[in-house]
Amino acid sequence: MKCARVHLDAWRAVVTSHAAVTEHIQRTLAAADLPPLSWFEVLWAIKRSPTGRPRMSELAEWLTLSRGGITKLVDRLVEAGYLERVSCAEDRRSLQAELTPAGAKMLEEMQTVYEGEVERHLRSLSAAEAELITAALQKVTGSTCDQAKSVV
Amino acid sequence: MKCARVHLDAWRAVVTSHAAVTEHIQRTLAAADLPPLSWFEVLWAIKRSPTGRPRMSELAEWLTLSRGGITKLVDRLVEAGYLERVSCAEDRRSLQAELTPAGAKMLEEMQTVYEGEVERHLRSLSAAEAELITAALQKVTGSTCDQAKSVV
DNA sequence: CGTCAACTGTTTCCTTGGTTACTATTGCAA
DNA sequence: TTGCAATAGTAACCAAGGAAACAGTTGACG
Repeated sequence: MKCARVHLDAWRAVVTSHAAVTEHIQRTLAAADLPPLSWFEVLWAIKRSPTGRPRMSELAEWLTLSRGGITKLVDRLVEAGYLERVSCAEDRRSLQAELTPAGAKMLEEMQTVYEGEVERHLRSLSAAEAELITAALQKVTGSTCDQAKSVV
Repeated sequence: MKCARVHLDAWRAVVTSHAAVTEHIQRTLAAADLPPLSWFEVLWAIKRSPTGRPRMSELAEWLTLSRGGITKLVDRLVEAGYLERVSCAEDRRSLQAELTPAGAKMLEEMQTVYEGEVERHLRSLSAAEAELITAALQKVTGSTCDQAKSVV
């Protein structure tokens, strides 16, 4: 079966382009004196969450980070004044992360840079190509979720 | 211009699938008592290099790692007996990394797991989809290279 | 009810990788 | 040739994140 070859090539293309574009985004953020990419991921995840105030464990899952890692990342964002932890009414074990006004403002600022960089690097893709990539890679992501459940 | 949306979606699909699949590969390697993914990347890069013994700086560039990072990563692989540093005849500042027999053997073992995982996760993609992704994302990677030159 | 397993977030320790300063070498240029 | 900027790799220091142990909370089952 020669299938493996085309799949492997596709995967390497994902890895390589991910590394290249991510590096550029980080460089651009730094050059604009903005916080690191990980901060943007947190702020963005909070904004996009259904409730607007996700729990720590939800953040950890969305960012593919360990629970310990999220604790410290959120610590830094709290200290910077971009978000705060509010205790959860339904489950007193949980804490929820909420954007402060400063956090919302910083998110917008970073989002402009982020989306600008993405657009700049993916500009060469047609809409059809982009849509196909989206659909195809979502299938891939979905397949890993299934397996995560069965493995754990 | 609505272009940005489809591009942004495609980029998020790249990020998410990359994180998901990478995490699975790492987990599978660990479960098989094999070294971490970063070791495989080094061994593989050496094997695929034109000369079979790339310089430190070449490795750093291919793995998107800093020079300091490569020094220590290679240190670990040398200590494990998987490769050795040989001094470069043409440029006495340079060192070249070379696979030991044990390293070549370990590479094969890890490659089996690696390719198996990739195949498992990308299985749902048709050959045509995979080829389109490869071509499209190579364009993206290429665009970052151009900019890297002009920026630096 | 009481007990205990499961779960949430934090803390501690350790590994990994980036940044910067440093040494050795190269090669261009006066 | 001598001098000096650029380059290759390393060493030292620091920040970020994973793993495991821990404390508080929940909820199911006796």
